[in-house]
Amino acid sequence: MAQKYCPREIERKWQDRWAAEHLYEVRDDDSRPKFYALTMFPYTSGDLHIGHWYAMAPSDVYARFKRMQGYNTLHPMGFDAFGLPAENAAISHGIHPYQWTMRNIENMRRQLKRIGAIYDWSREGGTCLPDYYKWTQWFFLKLYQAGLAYRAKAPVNWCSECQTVLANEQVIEDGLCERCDTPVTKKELEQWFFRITKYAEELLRYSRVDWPEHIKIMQTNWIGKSKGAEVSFWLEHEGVDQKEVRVFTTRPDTILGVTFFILAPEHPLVCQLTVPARKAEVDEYVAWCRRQTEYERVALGREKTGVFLGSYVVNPLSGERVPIWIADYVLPSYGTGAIMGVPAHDGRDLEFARKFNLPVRVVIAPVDWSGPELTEAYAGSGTMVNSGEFNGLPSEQGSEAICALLEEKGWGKRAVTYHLRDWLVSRQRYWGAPIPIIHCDKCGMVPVPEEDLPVLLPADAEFRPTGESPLKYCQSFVNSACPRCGGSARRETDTMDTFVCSSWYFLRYTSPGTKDAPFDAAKMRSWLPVDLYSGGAEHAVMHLLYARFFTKALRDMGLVDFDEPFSRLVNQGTIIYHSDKMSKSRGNVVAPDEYVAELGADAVRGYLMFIGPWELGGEWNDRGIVGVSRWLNRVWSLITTDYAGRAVDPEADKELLHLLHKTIKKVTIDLENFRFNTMLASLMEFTNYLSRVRERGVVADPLWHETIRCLLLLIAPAAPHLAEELWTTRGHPYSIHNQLWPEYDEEMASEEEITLAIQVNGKLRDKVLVPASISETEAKDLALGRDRVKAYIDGKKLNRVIYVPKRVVNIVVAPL
RNA sequence: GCCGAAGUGGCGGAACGGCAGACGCGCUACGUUCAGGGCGUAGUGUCCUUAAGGACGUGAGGGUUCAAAUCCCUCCUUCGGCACCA
Repeated sequence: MAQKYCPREIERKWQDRWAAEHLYEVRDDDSRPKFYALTMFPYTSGDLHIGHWYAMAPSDVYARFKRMQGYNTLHPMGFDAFGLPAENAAISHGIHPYQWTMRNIENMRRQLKRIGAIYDWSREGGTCLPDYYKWTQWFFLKLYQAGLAYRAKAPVNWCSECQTVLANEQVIEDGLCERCDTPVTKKELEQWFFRITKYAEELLRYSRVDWPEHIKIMQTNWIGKSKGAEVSFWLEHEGVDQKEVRVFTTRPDTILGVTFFILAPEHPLVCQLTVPARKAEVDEYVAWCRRQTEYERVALGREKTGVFLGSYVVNPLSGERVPIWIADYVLPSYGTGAIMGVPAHDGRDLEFARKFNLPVRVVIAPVDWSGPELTEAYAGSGTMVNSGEFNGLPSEQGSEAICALLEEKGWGKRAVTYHLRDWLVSRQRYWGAPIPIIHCDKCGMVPVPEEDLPVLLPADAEFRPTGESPLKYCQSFVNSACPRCGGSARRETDTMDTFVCSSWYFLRYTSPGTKDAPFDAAKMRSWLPVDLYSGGAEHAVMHLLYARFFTKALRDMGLVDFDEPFSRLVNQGTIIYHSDKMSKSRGNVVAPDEYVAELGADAVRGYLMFIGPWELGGEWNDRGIVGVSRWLNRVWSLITTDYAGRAVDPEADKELLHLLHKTIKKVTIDLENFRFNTMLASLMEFTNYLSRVRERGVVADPLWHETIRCLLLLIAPAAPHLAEELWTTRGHPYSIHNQLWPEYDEEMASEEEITLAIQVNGKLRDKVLVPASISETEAKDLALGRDRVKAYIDGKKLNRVIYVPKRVVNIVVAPL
């Protein structure tokens, strides 16, 4: 009897040898077709948890599968290393963010190596290293030069006690500051933006990508394209220079139903349009709004609030004066920050009108409408009424007619609006890539010259618990010379959103050592775009949209030659623990280390594949992990026990060959479709079958050995250590991971006999084993002749007989 | 609230218009030169039945179809995202 399966020993042995012999290092000058399989890099939170393994183990299995299929496969790994938690650690534990992050990287790299993946560590990258963020800054300058980076005022979370900007995460329940429980308000600050909205239209197109439908839908809804019109309402307000205020509407056909007008509380005209008598109330309301989060504000079920400014606008179409209100459900960031109130045809407007006793005027009549007031807002199409010259027109035509009139008179125009807002990239923090801009009193904003990059983060910054950016008080950093006039100047102290760093990391892996450019152009061209990108569903919108935007911007600068960064995308589901996404910041992580120590990395990899469909994720539990471990043990003993064909039977050979090809086919197709759970189930079934064959010794020795060889190749991506060990002990040349994937013969994989189900009126009444080649007539006759069936159809009227090839005969009968 | 996804045995799940419960966990029984949480064999949705067999059964309710876990509508629950966590 051979020795026992001891994963600890063999996993360490092979990981060491693979590393020592650079088995997984990828060459750029390989003649085989390339495959770029990328898994989203982890944030350097400190420890790798089960959620990370869930993302990484199955994607490694897929990359290994592609490698065995003969592709030169690049499967790199790195670290998303800038961000808020490092700074929090600096404040609470007195450790510098750099130290904290590098220590975490070291630990995570060690843990990652235990997965047994084919990561090419010679290409590892980290976004917080000057060699990397130099190029993040370089891209910022490129975007700035291209007019895609600009500065503008924007509201931020502000704690008046700490005198600091807060991340959304630092605002705790009820809108309080996590540090001092002071109510958080909004404050307007100069911020940096990337003009992602310039690409809104192109970002809606997915013809060049193979992405899951639901991800495309989420992005499409996030971009939120609406067609309609911009309309000017006239202002006749003493002391106000502006003579009009614009709204965006998707329903120009309802302009004659306007009975009030609402500005966002943050709208620049609010102050000027408020009459003195109402100023106090308006100010109080605006202050209250600044404490609301955006999605509190737009929540549909919420009771409507608002304040009348005391002034009016004139509807250009009717000449009618309507009152101007402010209300929190009108957002400054969408459209023009102003809406026309049409209570008859918008649910929110109707609620508002009812709350404040404003008139409701029906202008679009639903079918069968006879004139009474509507009980709820009618947002559909219909016939125009109460609309003067437009009466009687279907609303779609009316919309066109009104747009034409608006354009003719110069009162408005057809317009398209997007929900997508420009990307706010500046952060008032230390631990990010500094924005490479210098502020000079004489020259204004001056970009840092390329040759002066990187703008290094100062090592001597102080981390005080005020929450204010340490860069602001770091004189050695702030004080600088203007690159243009040489005079004294101040450095920009904002750093970049970490999503900027992660918008181009996939380019750097192709040529990580490149000194004079973010990447080597030829190597980038040979590897990109990424063939398969996998990662958490939580990145469905933001990260993926930002990376797409970045790619398109780079393309327009001539830096890359493709339109989409990720040709194919797969989102694995989220691992939940205690009813919450497993993550360090939520404090509900489960470490894989103990499982790995006890059962081995192969068992943990296998279990994560086996627990269910990869794209679903689910609540973590370890019941059942022993099932995979036992299977690996069964494989071990199946293969390490000598085989002897004592009772060789040609029929058994035939059956084995059929099941072998059927299994190769199933495993291949399941892998191609990321169905790791059913792939493993079919390998288990085949293993169980082989155990019975071995007991009986019914197949010839050469066939047995060939079958075992194929089985090991099929197992190799899932359990790379076990497969390597058994492969070499059976005398095959090192390494199994350089072998080609087994092929299957379609004919051998197909069934010769099938079980036909026989139903009467849709209920299963009998089953019969028949040759797969059975004809429709034969099948129907056979079914009608079965004794079991006769009992249900005798004395009844035969209505029809339905035959589904190779599956079912359904006999439909009715009482006579 | 809005956008997206998911609800199937005691548990993870399979089937994705055609035999509901593959594979595995757990449990039960038996066996084992079995120290063990080891290995092997058999059984295991619920109810009725000695059995053969039958009835019911995929979150709830309705619909389409010869046939629905699967398609459509309404609702409920859970999870992810909602623009400064990453």
